Amino acid sequence: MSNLPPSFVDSTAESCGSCPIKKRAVCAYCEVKELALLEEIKSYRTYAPGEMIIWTGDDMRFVGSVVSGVASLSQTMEDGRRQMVGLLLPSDFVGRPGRKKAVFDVEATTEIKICRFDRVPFEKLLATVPNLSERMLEMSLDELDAAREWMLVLGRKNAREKIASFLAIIARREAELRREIVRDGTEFDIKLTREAMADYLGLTLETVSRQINALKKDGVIKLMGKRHVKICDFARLLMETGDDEDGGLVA
Amino acid sequence: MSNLPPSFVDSTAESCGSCPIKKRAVCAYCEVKELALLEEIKSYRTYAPGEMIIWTGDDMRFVGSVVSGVASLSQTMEDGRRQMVGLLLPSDFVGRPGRKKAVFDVEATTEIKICRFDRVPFEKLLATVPNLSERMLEMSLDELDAAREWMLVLGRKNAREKIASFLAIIARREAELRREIVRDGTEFDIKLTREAMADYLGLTLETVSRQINALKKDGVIKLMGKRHVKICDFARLLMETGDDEDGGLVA
DNA sequence: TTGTTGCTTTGATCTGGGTCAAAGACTACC
DNA sequence: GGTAGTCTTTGACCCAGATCAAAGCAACAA
Repeated sequence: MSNLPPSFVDSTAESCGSCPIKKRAVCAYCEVKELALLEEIKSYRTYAPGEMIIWTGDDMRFVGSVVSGVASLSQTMEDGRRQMVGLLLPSDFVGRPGRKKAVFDVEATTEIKICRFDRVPFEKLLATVPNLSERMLEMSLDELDAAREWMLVLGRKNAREKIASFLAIIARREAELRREIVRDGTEFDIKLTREAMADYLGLTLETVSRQINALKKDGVIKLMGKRHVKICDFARLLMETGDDEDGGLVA
Repeated sequence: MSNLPPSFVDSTAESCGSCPIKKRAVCAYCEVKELALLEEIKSYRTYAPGEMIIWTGDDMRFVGSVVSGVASLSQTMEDGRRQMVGLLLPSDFVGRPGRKKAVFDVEATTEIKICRFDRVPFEKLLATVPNLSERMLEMSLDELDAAREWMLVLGRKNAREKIASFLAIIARREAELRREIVRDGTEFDIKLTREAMADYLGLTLETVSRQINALKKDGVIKLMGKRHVKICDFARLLMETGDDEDGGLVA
């Protein structure tokens, strides 16, 4: 929270045609003409790691899509206890149309680029462009399912199962971005600190550290550096999540 | 799960005009003409307490609105651990358009009446009736916020805070149905068993029992019978939730 | 080279809530 | 009125994960 690298409003003209998330973002179903309407109200902005994108209570002047990078959605209690309630990866939607004040903190985890739409005109488009509202509904329902699956993790799983569930999800989503599927040998970066993982999982950072190393010791994963993971035995990892067949979050 | 009172498809003609949830359900924004379209695909059904409305994996032939009564949305792990992920009260939506197979169990907690819409035609209406899809989106986003707020409860609150949060929510929603607000002296029924509460809160039933009695001993609430609660000191109850000003779930 | 800073690991200890066990309490039905 | 069934309470004990404390490690700056 001290001296962050400068973030900036990106003034480069960017085209939806070459957008890496055009197949999955809110605008995925929009036609050229409709994209042009969005174009009028959009701006890109890059945030530095650690930078707050939105504070709870802020006026929501924009909503948007994560183009690249990772952000976290979280709540903090007065005494400092914190719970992450969402991990925002590329193509995920940021903000909530129809709400003026933010109810969660959004923080850049890595450097992150967001395609922002001014909130009020975006809401108007939602009301008039079915291709937009349809995708918006679909994404919201997916997120709702994912949130509910996560409630099982938070409410009923033990520390080891939580860690395994987390790794399985990250592996899946990372693989998805690369249009691959997860299998033995798949490698990826955990883009979160142990503390951020703890906040996501409802644990302490010490427990996260211990359980990750336990999975490593048991040969389920391999660590290269602190944050780079190789999955040695994916089937085993899924067993460790405690879920039935596939440990599968929906979204 | 043994000999349940008979449930039945209600053949009585029911009119949307006198529907108790017309102001808040999915159809809230629909005009008379649009309601007529819904009428064609709707049927009422009453379920007995304990009856399963939907099993995980079931084909979803309908979606719908809770008209009266309470149902729970939950997930179960193979070893029996269970997590409730939603409490369905009057006006809440049941099911997920766009999904063929159910991913959660839905169980009637009390006797419950559901206004059901055949899924496929309902999806078609969603695509063609903006008043319907707009409300659907709004409700989904509200539920998403509520689910995220609940993640904080599950992930970071201790047993006493969980119980207090639960009581505060129930009190709010019950009062809302009666168009009142919660204050000292407000009374309501908990329509869940201790076990169901435990499943909702990520606790055991013993802990639920102990903490409820602790709140009672401390004069925060009063119990009349096992399930009827009187809030003696609402401000205190909110303090006990651990939340800042108002302990307020969004939805 | 030596701090300094931020992250991670590891160890020792403590405790909230789980687990196990038993007994109340209430209702419904012979 | 007995007894079976379901729900709830209460007690005794235990353990997974929190807490507290310290040290390790990598990147960077002076």
